[in-house]
Amino acid sequence: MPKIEKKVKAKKVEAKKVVKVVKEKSAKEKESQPTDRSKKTYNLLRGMHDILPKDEKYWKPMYQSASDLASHFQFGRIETPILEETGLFVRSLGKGTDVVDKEMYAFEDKDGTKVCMRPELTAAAVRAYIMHGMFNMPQPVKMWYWGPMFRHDRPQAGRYRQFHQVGFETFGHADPSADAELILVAFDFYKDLGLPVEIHINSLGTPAERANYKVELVNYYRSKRSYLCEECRNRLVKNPMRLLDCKEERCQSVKEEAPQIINWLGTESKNHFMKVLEYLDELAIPYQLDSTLVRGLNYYTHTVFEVYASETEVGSQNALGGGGRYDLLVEEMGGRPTPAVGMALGLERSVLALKQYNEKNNREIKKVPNEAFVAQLGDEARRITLKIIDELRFGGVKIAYNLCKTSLKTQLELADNLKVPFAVIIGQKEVQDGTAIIRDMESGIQEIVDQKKLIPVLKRKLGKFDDKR
RNA sequence: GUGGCUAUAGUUUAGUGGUAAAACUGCGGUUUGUGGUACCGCUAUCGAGAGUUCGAUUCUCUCUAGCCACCCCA
Repeated sequence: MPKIEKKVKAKKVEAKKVVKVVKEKSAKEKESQPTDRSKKTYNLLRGMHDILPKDEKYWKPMYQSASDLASHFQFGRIETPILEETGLFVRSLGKGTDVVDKEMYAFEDKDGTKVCMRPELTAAAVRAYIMHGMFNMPQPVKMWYWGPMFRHDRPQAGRYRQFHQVGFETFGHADPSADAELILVAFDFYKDLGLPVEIHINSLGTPAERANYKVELVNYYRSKRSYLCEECRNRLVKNPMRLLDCKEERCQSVKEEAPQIINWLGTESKNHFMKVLEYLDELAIPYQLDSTLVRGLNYYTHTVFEVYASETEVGSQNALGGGGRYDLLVEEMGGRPTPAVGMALGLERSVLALKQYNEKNNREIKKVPNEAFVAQLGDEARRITLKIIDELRFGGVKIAYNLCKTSLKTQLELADNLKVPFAVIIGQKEVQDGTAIIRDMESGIQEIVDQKKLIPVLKRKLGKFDDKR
Protein backbone atom coordinates (compact mmCIF):
# COMPACT_ATOMS: atom_id res chain seq x y z
CA MET A 1 0.00 0.00 0.00
CA PRO A 2 2.72 2.50 0.85
CA LYS A 3 4.31 1.65 -2.44
CA ILE A 4 1.24 2.62 -4.33
CA GLU A 5 0.95 5.82 -2.39
CA LYS A 6 4.52 6.66 -3.13
CA LYS A 7 3.97 5.96 -6.76
CA VAL A 8 0.95 8.15 -6.89
CA LYS A 9 2.81 10.90 -5.09
CA ALA A 10 5.74 10.60 -7.40
CA LYS A 11 3.47 10.83 -10.36
CA LYS A 12 1.79 13.86 -8.90
CA VAL A 13 5.10 15.54 -8.33
CA GLU A 14 6.13 14.77 -11.85
CA ALA A 15 2.95 16.15 -13.18
CA LYS A 16 3.44 19.27 -11.11
CA LYS A 17 6.90 19.75 -12.49
CA VAL A 18 5.59 19.57 -15.97
CA VAL A 19 2.93 22.07 -15.11
CA LYS A 20 5.52 24.32 -13.57
CA VAL A 21 7.67 24.20 -16.66
CA VAL A 22 4.70 25.04 -18.78
CA LYS A 23 3.82 27.87 -16.45
CA GLU A 24 7.31 29.29 -16.60
CA LYS A 25 7.24 29.14 -20.34
CA SER A 26 3.98 30.93 -20.55
CA ALA A 27 5.25 33.51 -18.12
CA LYS A 28 8.25 34.16 -20.33
CA GLU A 29 6.03 34.35 -23.34
CA LYS A 30 3.92 36.85 -21.51
CA GLU A 31 6.89 39.04 -20.85
CA SER A 32 8.02 38.99 -24.40
CA GLN A 33 4.55 39.49 -25.76
CA PRO A 34 3.25 42.90 -24.90
CA THR A 35 -0.09 41.98 -26.46
CA ASP A 36 -0.99 40.62 -23.08
CA ARG A 37 -1.48 44.06 -21.66
CA SER A 38 -4.97 43.98 -23.09
CA LYS A 39 -5.78 41.88 -20.04
CA LYS A 40 -4.78 44.56 -17.57
CA THR A 41 -7.69 45.93 -15.64
CA TYR A 42 -7.69 49.35 -14.11
CA ASN A 43 -8.85 50.34 -10.71
CA LEU A 44 -9.94 53.63 -9.29
CA LEU A 45 -7.46 56.00 -7.79
CA ARG A 46 -7.57 56.10 -4.05
CA GLY A 47 -10.55 57.93 -2.64
CA MET A 48 -12.26 58.18 -6.02
CA HIS A 49 -15.60 56.56 -6.74
CA ASP A 50 -18.05 55.99 -9.53
CA ILE A 51 -21.61 57.09 -9.17
CA LEU A 52 -23.46 54.22 -10.79
CA PRO A 53 -26.80 54.06 -12.59
CA LYS A 54 -28.26 52.13 -9.69
CA ASP A 55 -27.88 55.21 -7.52
CA GLU A 56 -29.52 57.50 -9.99
CA LYS A 57 -32.68 57.28 -7.94
CA TYR A 58 -30.86 59.13 -5.19
CA TRP A 59 -28.92 61.62 -7.28
CA LYS A 60 -31.69 62.68 -9.59
CA PRO A 61 -34.12 63.79 -6.86
CA MET A 62 -31.30 65.66 -5.15
CA TYR A 63 -30.57 67.62 -8.28
CA GLN A 64 -34.26 68.12 -8.86
CA SER A 65 -34.79 69.47 -5.38
CA ALA A 66 -31.73 71.70 -5.49
CA SER A 67 -32.62 73.29 -8.79
CA ASP A 68 -36.26 73.74 -7.74
CA LEU A 69 -35.20 75.40 -4.52
CA ALA A 70 -32.75 77.55 -6.40
CA SER A 71 -35.31 78.84 -8.82
CA HIS A 72 -37.92 79.37 -6.11
CA PHE A 73 -35.55 81.27 -3.85
CA GLN A 74 -34.02 83.09 -6.80
CA PHE A 75 -30.52 81.71 -6.89
CA GLY A 76 -28.83 81.71 -10.30
CA ARG A 77 -26.65 78.82 -11.34
CA ILE A 78 -22.92 79.49 -11.51
CA GLU A 79 -20.44 77.08 -12.96
CA THR A 80 -16.77 77.75 -12.35
CA PRO A 81 -13.70 75.85 -13.57
CA ILE A 82 -12.39 72.96 -11.55
CA LEU A 83 -8.88 74.34 -11.94
CA GLU A 84 -8.05 77.69 -10.37
CA GLU A 85 -4.95 79.54 -9.31
CA THR A 86 -3.69 77.99 -6.09
CA GLY A 87 -3.39 81.39 -4.45
CA LEU A 88 -7.13 81.92 -4.63
CA PHE A 89 -7.78 79.17 -2.12
CA VAL A 90 -4.74 79.82 0.03
CA ARG A 91 -5.83 83.39 0.47
CA SER A 92 -9.51 82.76 1.06
CA LEU A 93 -9.47 79.65 3.19
CA GLY A 94 -6.40 80.77 5.06
CA LYS A 95 -3.03 79.24 5.78
CA GLY A 96 -3.07 76.95 8.74
CA THR A 97 -6.33 75.30 7.78
CA ASP A 98 -6.07 71.61 7.03
CA VAL A 99 -7.73 72.04 3.68
CA VAL A 100 -5.01 74.39 2.46
CA ASP A 101 -2.02 72.89 4.24
CA LYS A 102 -2.57 69.22 3.60
CA GLU A 103 -5.46 68.47 1.34
CA MET A 104 -5.16 70.45 -1.86
CA TYR A 105 -4.59 68.89 -5.25
CA ALA A 106 -2.06 71.54 -6.16
CA PHE A 107 0.51 71.32 -8.94
CA GLU A 108 2.24 73.32 -11.63
CA ASP A 109 0.83 73.13 -15.09
CA LYS A 110 2.96 73.06 -18.24
CA ASP A 111 3.79 76.75 -18.23
CA GLY A 112 4.65 76.72 -14.54
CA THR A 113 1.44 78.28 -13.27
CA LYS A 114 0.54 77.12 -9.80
CA VAL A 115 -2.87 75.60 -10.12
CA CYS A 116 -5.15 73.68 -7.85
CA MET A 117 -8.28 71.61 -8.17
CA ARG A 118 -10.98 73.36 -6.22
CA PRO A 119 -11.42 72.05 -2.67
CA GLU A 120 -14.61 74.09 -2.26
CA LEU A 121 -16.45 76.70 -4.22
CA THR A 122 -17.01 79.75 -2.06
CA ALA A 123 -13.65 81.19 -3.01
CA ALA A 124 -14.42 80.81 -6.70
CA ALA A 125 -17.83 82.37 -6.25
CA VAL A 126 -16.23 85.35 -4.54
CA ARG A 127 -13.69 85.56 -7.35
CA ALA A 128 -16.46 85.55 -9.91
CA TYR A 129 -18.48 88.12 -8.00
CA ILE A 130 -15.56 90.52 -8.01
CA MET A 131 -14.26 89.73 -11.48
CA HIS A 132 -17.59 90.16 -13.24
CA GLY A 133 -18.46 93.31 -11.34
CA MET A 134 -21.51 91.78 -9.75
CA PHE A 135 -21.49 94.48 -7.07
CA ASN A 136 -22.99 96.68 -9.81
CA MET A 137 -25.96 94.37 -10.09
CA PRO A 138 -29.07 94.74 -7.95
CA GLN A 139 -28.19 93.29 -4.54
CA PRO A 140 -28.39 90.71 -3.18
CA VAL A 141 -26.66 88.55 -5.77
CA LYS A 142 -27.60 84.95 -5.16
CA MET A 143 -25.81 82.04 -6.78
CA TRP A 144 -25.92 78.29 -6.52
CA TYR A 145 -23.62 75.54 -7.76
CA TRP A 146 -23.42 71.78 -8.07
CA GLY A 147 -20.29 69.84 -8.83
CA PRO A 148 -17.18 67.94 -7.82
CA MET A 149 -14.67 69.16 -5.24
CA PHE A 150 -11.25 67.70 -4.48
CA ARG A 151 -9.48 67.18 -1.20
CA HIS A 152 -6.56 64.84 -0.67
CA ASP A 153 -7.65 63.46 2.66
CA ARG A 154 -7.54 59.89 3.91
CA PRO A 155 -10.64 58.18 2.54
CA GLN A 156 -13.30 56.79 4.80
CA ALA A 157 -16.98 56.02 4.48
CA GLY A 158 -18.60 59.29 3.47
CA ARG A 159 -15.23 60.88 2.82
CA TYR A 160 -13.84 60.88 -0.68
CA ARG A 161 -11.08 62.73 -2.47
CA GLN A 162 -13.43 63.70 -5.22
CA PHE A 163 -16.83 64.44 -3.80
CA HIS A 164 -19.81 66.50 -4.76
CA GLN A 165 -21.38 69.50 -3.19
CA VAL A 166 -24.39 71.59 -3.86
CA GLY A 167 -24.01 75.09 -2.50
CA PHE A 168 -25.76 78.43 -2.24
CA GLU A 169 -24.17 81.84 -1.74
CA THR A 170 -25.75 85.21 -1.08
CA PHE A 171 -23.76 88.41 -1.62
CA GLY A 172 -24.63 91.91 -0.52
CA HIS A 173 -27.19 91.03 2.11
CA ALA A 174 -26.14 91.79 5.68
CA ASP A 175 -29.47 91.17 7.37
CA PRO A 176 -30.01 88.00 9.45
CA SER A 177 -32.80 87.06 7.07
CA ALA A 178 -30.13 86.02 4.56
CA ASP A 179 -28.60 83.63 7.09
CA ALA A 180 -32.01 82.21 7.84
CA GLU A 181 -32.90 81.92 4.20
CA LEU A 182 -29.91 79.70 3.54
CA ILE A 183 -30.60 77.50 6.52
CA LEU A 184 -34.15 77.18 5.26
CA VAL A 185 -32.94 76.11 1.82
CA ALA A 186 -30.73 73.45 3.40
CA PHE A 187 -33.58 72.29 5.59
CA ASP A 188 -36.04 72.14 2.68
CA PHE A 189 -33.55 70.23 0.57
CA TYR A 190 -33.63 67.37 3.07
CA LYS A 191 -37.34 67.75 3.60
CA ASP A 192 -37.82 67.14 -0.12
CA LEU A 193 -35.69 64.02 0.12
CA GLY A 194 -37.56 62.82 3.17
CA LEU A 195 -34.57 62.89 5.49
CA PRO A 196 -35.10 64.48 8.90
CA VAL A 197 -32.25 66.79 9.87
CA GLU A 198 -31.38 69.23 12.56
CA ILE A 199 -29.26 72.33 12.54
CA HIS A 200 -26.36 73.02 14.86
CA ILE A 201 -25.67 76.69 15.10
CA ASN A 202 -23.23 79.09 16.69
CA SER A 203 -21.86 82.57 16.24
CA LEU A 204 -18.19 83.44 15.91
CA GLY A 205 -18.76 87.19 16.03
CA THR A 206 -16.21 89.51 14.50
CA PRO A 207 -12.50 88.69 14.29
CA ALA A 208 -11.81 91.11 17.14
CA GLU A 209 -14.40 89.51 19.38
CA ARG A 210 -13.10 86.10 18.48
CA ALA A 211 -9.53 87.12 19.25
CA ASN A 212 -10.53 88.33 22.69
CA TYR A 213 -12.37 85.14 23.31
CA LYS A 214 -9.43 83.05 22.16
CA VAL A 215 -7.17 84.73 24.67
CA GLU A 216 -9.65 84.01 27.40
CA LEU A 217 -10.06 80.43 26.27
CA VAL A 218 -6.33 79.81 26.17
CA ASN A 219 -5.90 81.36 29.61
CA TYR A 220 -8.61 79.16 31.00
CA TYR A 221 -7.19 75.99 29.43
CA ARG A 222 -3.65 76.84 30.51
CA SER A 223 -4.79 76.91 34.09
CA LYS A 224 -6.17 73.38 33.64
CA ARG A 225 -3.23 72.14 31.60
CA SER A 226 -2.40 69.22 33.82
CA TYR A 227 -5.85 67.70 33.35
CA LEU A 228 -5.73 67.74 29.57
CA CYS A 229 -5.06 64.96 27.09
CA GLU A 230 -1.97 65.18 24.95
CA GLU A 231 -3.90 66.14 21.85
CA CYS A 232 -5.45 69.10 23.64
CA ARG A 233 -2.09 70.36 24.81
CA ASN A 234 -1.10 70.53 21.17
CA ARG A 235 -4.32 72.25 20.24
CA LEU A 236 -3.69 74.82 22.94
CA VAL A 237 -0.83 76.11 20.84
CA LYS A 238 -1.90 75.23 17.32
CA ASN A 239 -5.65 75.65 17.12
CA PRO A 240 -7.26 76.69 20.41
CA MET A 241 -10.81 76.81 19.00
CA ARG A 242 -10.58 73.09 18.41
CA LEU A 243 -10.13 72.46 22.11
CA LEU A 244 -13.89 72.56 22.38
CA ASP A 245 -14.18 69.67 19.98
CA CYS A 246 -12.23 67.18 22.09
CA LYS A 247 -13.95 63.86 22.69
CA GLU A 248 -11.46 62.59 25.24
CA GLU A 249 -13.21 61.82 28.49
CA ARG A 250 -10.69 63.48 30.78
CA CYS A 251 -11.19 66.78 29.00
CA GLN A 252 -14.95 66.84 29.28
CA SER A 253 -15.21 68.44 32.70
CA VAL A 254 -12.75 71.11 31.69
CA LYS A 255 -14.72 71.68 28.54
CA GLU A 256 -18.01 72.05 30.34
CA GLU A 257 -16.80 74.96 32.36
CA ALA A 258 -14.93 76.61 29.54
CA PRO A 259 -15.93 80.15 28.62
CA GLN A 260 -18.48 80.33 25.82
CA ILE A 261 -17.98 82.58 22.85
CA ILE A 262 -21.54 83.92 23.00
CA ASN A 263 -20.64 85.80 26.15
CA TRP A 264 -17.81 87.57 24.38
CA LEU A 265 -19.86 88.92 21.51
CA GLY A 266 -20.62 92.62 21.29
CA THR A 267 -24.23 93.77 21.27
CA GLU A 268 -24.34 94.05 17.51
CA SER A 269 -23.09 90.51 16.96
CA LYS A 270 -25.36 89.23 19.65
CA ASN A 271 -28.37 90.92 18.07
CA HIS A 272 -27.56 89.48 14.70
CA PHE A 273 -27.37 86.01 16.15
CA MET A 274 -30.58 86.40 18.14
CA LYS A 275 -32.43 87.52 15.06
CA VAL A 276 -31.25 84.51 13.10
CA LEU A 277 -32.57 82.29 15.86
CA GLU A 278 -35.88 84.14 15.84
CA TYR A 279 -36.22 83.40 12.16
CA LEU A 280 -35.55 79.73 12.78
CA ASP A 281 -38.20 79.66 15.51
CA GLU A 282 -40.63 81.30 13.13
CA LEU A 283 -39.81 78.72 10.44
CA ALA A 284 -40.08 75.89 12.96
CA ILE A 285 -36.65 74.59 12.00
CA PRO A 286 -35.23 72.43 14.78
CA TYR A 287 -31.83 73.71 15.90
CA GLN A 288 -29.34 73.25 18.67
CA LEU A 289 -27.09 75.93 20.01
CA ASP A 290 -23.60 74.54 19.89
CA SER A 291 -20.92 76.69 21.45
CA THR A 292 -18.27 74.25 20.29
CA LEU A 293 -19.11 74.60 16.62
CA VAL A 294 -16.14 76.29 15.00
CA ARG A 295 -15.70 75.11 11.42
CA GLY A 296 -12.35 74.71 9.78
CA LEU A 297 -12.19 77.53 7.31
CA ASN A 298 -10.83 80.86 8.42
CA TYR A 299 -13.16 83.19 6.59
CA TYR A 300 -16.24 82.80 8.75
CA THR A 301 -17.73 85.59 10.83
CA HIS A 302 -20.91 85.66 12.88
CA THR A 303 -23.29 82.83 12.07
CA VAL A 304 -21.92 79.34 11.45
CA PHE A 305 -24.04 76.23 11.19
CA GLU A 306 -23.94 72.58 10.30
CA VAL A 307 -26.60 70.15 9.20
CA TYR A 308 -26.87 66.71 10.79
CA ALA A 309 -29.13 63.78 10.01
CA SER A 310 -31.30 63.40 13.11
CA GLU A 311 -31.74 59.66 13.20
CA THR A 312 -28.74 58.27 11.37
CA GLU A 313 -25.03 58.19 11.82
CA VAL A 314 -22.76 58.09 8.83
CA GLY A 315 -19.86 56.79 10.84
CA SER A 316 -18.00 59.70 12.29
CA GLN A 317 -18.58 61.68 9.13
CA ASN A 318 -22.08 62.68 10.03
CA ALA A 319 -22.15 66.36 9.16
CA LEU A 320 -24.10 66.52 5.95
CA GLY A 321 -23.28 70.10 5.25
CA GLY A 322 -22.62 73.47 6.71
CA GLY A 323 -21.99 77.08 6.11
CA GLY A 324 -21.92 80.51 7.58
CA ARG A 325 -21.44 84.18 7.09
CA TYR A 326 -18.25 85.60 5.64
CA ASP A 327 -18.70 89.36 5.71
CA LEU A 328 -15.05 90.24 5.27
CA LEU A 329 -13.95 87.83 2.57
CA VAL A 330 -15.00 89.78 -0.51
CA GLU A 331 -13.02 92.81 0.61
CA GLU A 332 -10.07 90.63 1.56
CA MET A 333 -10.07 89.16 -1.92
CA GLY A 334 -9.86 92.59 -3.45
CA GLY A 335 -13.50 93.51 -3.87
CA ARG A 336 -15.66 96.18 -2.32
CA PRO A 337 -16.74 95.52 1.25
CA THR A 338 -19.64 93.13 0.76
CA PRO A 339 -21.44 91.08 3.36
CA ALA A 340 -22.06 87.49 2.32
CA VAL A 341 -23.38 84.14 3.53
CA GLY A 342 -22.89 80.69 2.08
CA MET A 343 -23.77 77.09 2.58
CA ALA A 344 -22.72 73.80 1.03
CA LEU A 345 -24.13 70.31 1.35
CA GLY A 346 -22.20 67.07 0.83
CA LEU A 347 -24.03 64.92 -1.66
CA GLU A 348 -22.30 61.58 -1.08
CA ARG A 349 -22.99 61.89 2.61
CA SER A 350 -26.57 62.80 1.93
CA VAL A 351 -26.99 59.69 -0.19
CA LEU A 352 -25.38 57.60 2.52
CA ALA A 353 -27.58 59.03 5.23
CA LEU A 354 -30.66 58.66 3.08
CA LYS A 355 -29.88 55.02 2.33
CA GLN A 356 -29.39 54.30 6.00
CA TYR A 357 -32.52 56.13 6.98
CA ASN A 358 -34.62 54.37 4.36
CA GLU A 359 -33.28 50.98 5.32
CA LYS A 360 -34.02 51.60 8.96
CA ASN A 361 -37.55 52.71 8.24
CA ASN A 362 -38.27 50.22 5.45
CA ARG A 363 -38.73 53.04 3.04
CA GLU A 364 -37.99 52.71 -0.62
CA ILE A 365 -37.46 55.22 -3.32
CA LYS A 366 -39.75 54.24 -6.13
CA LYS A 367 -38.86 54.76 -9.71
CA VAL A 368 -41.47 55.98 -12.14
CA PRO A 369 -43.17 52.73 -13.17
CA ASN A 370 -43.14 51.61 -16.78
CA GLU A 371 -46.51 51.54 -18.46
CA ALA A 372 -45.87 49.11 -21.29
CA PHE A 373 -43.26 46.72 -22.62
CA VAL A 374 -42.66 46.69 -26.34
CA ALA A 375 -41.68 43.23 -27.59
CA GLN A 376 -40.54 42.43 -31.11
CA LEU A 377 -39.91 39.33 -33.20
CA GLY A 378 -37.63 39.30 -36.20
CA ASP A 379 -35.55 41.89 -38.03
CA GLU A 380 -38.46 43.54 -39.80
CA ALA A 381 -40.35 43.97 -36.59
CA ARG A 382 -37.34 45.29 -34.75
CA ARG A 383 -36.93 48.03 -37.29
CA ILE A 384 -40.51 49.18 -36.88
CA THR A 385 -40.28 48.79 -33.14
CA LEU A 386 -37.56 51.37 -32.72
CA LYS A 387 -39.76 53.83 -34.60
CA ILE A 388 -42.75 52.97 -32.45
CA ILE A 389 -40.69 53.35 -29.31
CA ASP A 390 -39.80 56.84 -30.41
CA GLU A 391 -43.41 57.71 -31.16
CA LEU A 392 -44.46 56.46 -27.75
CA ARG A 393 -42.07 58.94 -26.18
CA PHE A 394 -43.89 61.81 -27.86
CA GLY A 395 -47.15 60.15 -26.93
CA GLY A 396 -46.10 60.32 -23.29
CA VAL A 397 -46.20 56.60 -22.52
CA LYS A 398 -43.41 55.35 -20.30
CA ILE A 399 -42.18 52.14 -21.83
CA ALA A 400 -39.59 49.44 -21.39
CA TYR A 401 -38.07 47.30 -24.11
CA ASN A 402 -35.07 45.16 -24.93
CA LEU A 403 -33.92 44.96 -28.53
CA CYS A 404 -31.18 42.59 -27.45
CA LYS A 405 -33.60 39.73 -26.98
CA THR A 406 -35.09 37.77 -29.85
CA SER A 407 -37.41 35.28 -28.22
CA LEU A 408 -40.86 36.43 -27.26
CA LYS A 409 -40.75 34.26 -24.22
CA THR A 410 -37.78 36.08 -22.78
CA GLN A 411 -39.29 39.44 -23.54
CA LEU A 412 -42.53 38.65 -21.80
CA GLU A 413 -40.55 37.37 -18.87
CA LEU A 414 -38.80 40.71 -18.68
CA ALA A 415 -42.12 42.50 -18.93
CA ASP A 416 -43.38 40.39 -16.11
CA ASN A 417 -40.38 41.16 -13.92
CA LEU A 418 -40.93 44.85 -14.48
CA LYS A 419 -44.58 44.49 -13.46
CA VAL A 420 -45.68 46.33 -16.55
CA PRO A 421 -49.49 46.36 -17.03
CA PHE A 422 -49.39 45.98 -20.82
CA ALA A 423 -47.17 44.44 -23.47
CA VAL A 424 -47.15 45.58 -27.07
CA ILE A 425 -46.18 42.73 -29.38
CA ILE A 426 -45.02 43.23 -32.92
CA GLY A 427 -44.02 40.29 -35.10
CA GLN A 428 -43.68 39.46 -38.75
CA LYS A 429 -47.42 39.24 -39.23
CA GLU A 430 -48.12 42.55 -37.54
CA VAL A 431 -45.53 44.28 -39.69
CA GLN A 432 -47.35 43.13 -42.80
CA ASP A 433 -50.78 44.06 -41.48
CA GLY A 434 -49.68 47.37 -39.98
CA THR A 435 -51.03 46.26 -36.60
CA ALA A 436 -49.79 45.54 -33.10
CA ILE A 437 -50.98 43.29 -30.30
CA ILE A 438 -51.74 44.82 -26.94
CA ARG A 439 -51.62 42.24 -24.21
CA ASP A 440 -53.06 42.83 -20.78
CA MET A 441 -50.40 41.28 -18.59
CA GLU A 442 -52.73 40.48 -15.75
CA SER A 443 -55.64 38.87 -17.58
CA GLY A 444 -53.72 37.70 -20.63
CA ILE A 445 -56.39 39.14 -22.92
CA GLN A 446 -54.98 40.35 -26.21
CA GLU A 447 -56.28 42.91 -28.63
CA ILE A 448 -55.11 43.65 -32.15
CA VAL A 449 -54.98 47.35 -32.99
CA ASP A 450 -53.86 49.44 -35.90
CA GLN A 451 -50.34 50.76 -35.34
CA LYS A 452 -51.61 54.27 -35.93
CA LYS A 453 -54.09 53.93 -33.11
CA LEU A 454 -51.58 52.38 -30.72
CA ILE A 455 -50.92 55.49 -28.67
CA PRO A 456 -54.52 56.57 -28.08
CA VAL A 457 -55.64 53.02 -27.32
CA LEU A 458 -52.78 52.47 -24.89
CA LYS A 459 -53.44 55.76 -23.18
CA ARG A 460 -57.10 54.98 -22.80
CA LYS A 461 -56.25 51.61 -21.28
CA LEU A 462 -53.84 53.32 -18.90
CA GLY A 463 -56.56 55.74 -17.88
CA LYS A 464 -54.84 58.69 -19.50
CA PHE A 465 -56.48 61.25 -21.72
CA ASP A 466 -55.21 61.67 -25.21
CA ASP A 467 -53.60 65.05 -25.71
CA LYS A 468 -54.79 65.34 -29.26
CA ARG A 469 -58.41 65.59 -28.30
C1' G B 1 -1.26 62.56 8.02
C1' U B 2 -1.45 58.51 12.67
C1' G B 3 -3.23 53.75 14.60
C1' G B 4 -6.34 49.19 14.02
C1' C B 5 -9.23 45.54 11.05
C1' U B 6 -10.16 43.34 6.31
C1' A B 7 -9.32 41.60 0.95
C1' U B 8 -12.26 34.46 -2.46
C1' A B 9 -16.94 34.97 -9.24
C1' G B 10 -20.94 41.12 -10.89
C1' U B 11 -23.00 40.80 -5.46
C1' U B 12 -23.20 38.25 -0.58
C1' U B 13 -20.69 34.57 1.75
C1' A B 14 -18.24 29.01 2.47
C1' G B 15 -13.54 26.61 2.49
C1' U B 16 -8.54 24.05 2.38
C1' G B 17 -0.71 23.58 2.79
C1' G B 18 -1.86 19.90 -2.93
C1' U B 19 -5.01 25.64 -8.07
C1' A B 20 -11.77 26.21 -4.93
C1' A B 21 -17.98 25.65 -3.00
C1' A B 22 -22.88 27.89 -2.64
C1' A B 23 -26.82 31.49 -3.09
C1' C B 24 -28.47 35.61 -5.90
C1' U B 25 -27.67 38.25 -10.45
C1' G B 26 -26.18 38.09 -15.69
C1' C B 27 -25.86 35.43 -20.43
C1' G B 28 -27.36 31.03 -23.22
C1' G B 29 -30.46 26.69 -23.56
C1' U B 30 -34.85 22.96 -22.52
C1' U B 31 -37.12 22.83 -30.97
C1' U B 32 -37.76 28.22 -33.67
C1' G B 33 -44.67 33.69 -31.92
C1' U B 34 -46.51 34.27 -25.69
C1' G B 35 -44.75 35.53 -18.86
C1' G B 36 -44.72 34.70 -13.20
C1' U B 37 -42.35 28.30 -12.11
C1' A B 38 -38.82 24.04 -12.95
C1' C B 39 -34.32 22.00 -14.97
C1' C B 40 -29.38 22.37 -17.52
C1' G B 41 -24.88 24.94 -19.11
C1' C B 42 -21.32 29.24 -18.97
C1' U B 43 -18.79 33.00 -15.66
C1' A B 44 -12.71 33.32 -10.18
C1' U B 45 -4.67 33.49 -12.91
C1' C B 46 -8.78 33.11 -4.41
C1' G B 47 -6.34 42.18 -4.36
C1' A B 48 -0.73 42.82 -6.43
C1' G B 49 4.37 41.41 -5.65
C1' A B 50 8.14 38.75 -2.97
C1' G B 51 9.54 34.88 0.61
C1' U B 52 9.05 29.90 3.31
C1' U B 53 7.76 25.03 1.02
C1' C B 54 8.38 19.46 -3.27
C1' G B 55 3.83 22.45 -3.57
C1' A B 56 0.31 28.30 -1.20
C1' U B 57 -5.71 30.87 -2.35
C1' U B 58 -4.43 28.98 2.69
C1' C B 59 1.83 30.69 6.58
C1' U B 60 5.39 35.33 6.58
C1' C B 61 6.72 40.16 4.64
C1' U B 62 5.93 44.44 1.43
C1' C B 63 2.59 47.15 -1.42
C1' U B 64 -2.32 48.56 -2.89
C1' A B 65 -7.34 49.31 -1.80
C1' G B 66 -11.63 49.36 1.43
C1' C B 67 -13.60 49.86 6.30
C1' C B 68 -13.19 51.72 11.58
C1' A B 69 -11.09 55.26 15.14
C1' C B 70 -8.17 59.77 15.44
C1' C B 71 -7.45 64.22 12.63
C1' C B 72 -10.34 67.12 9.58
C1' C B 73 -14.50 68.21 6.99
C1' A B 74 -18.72 67.61 2.91
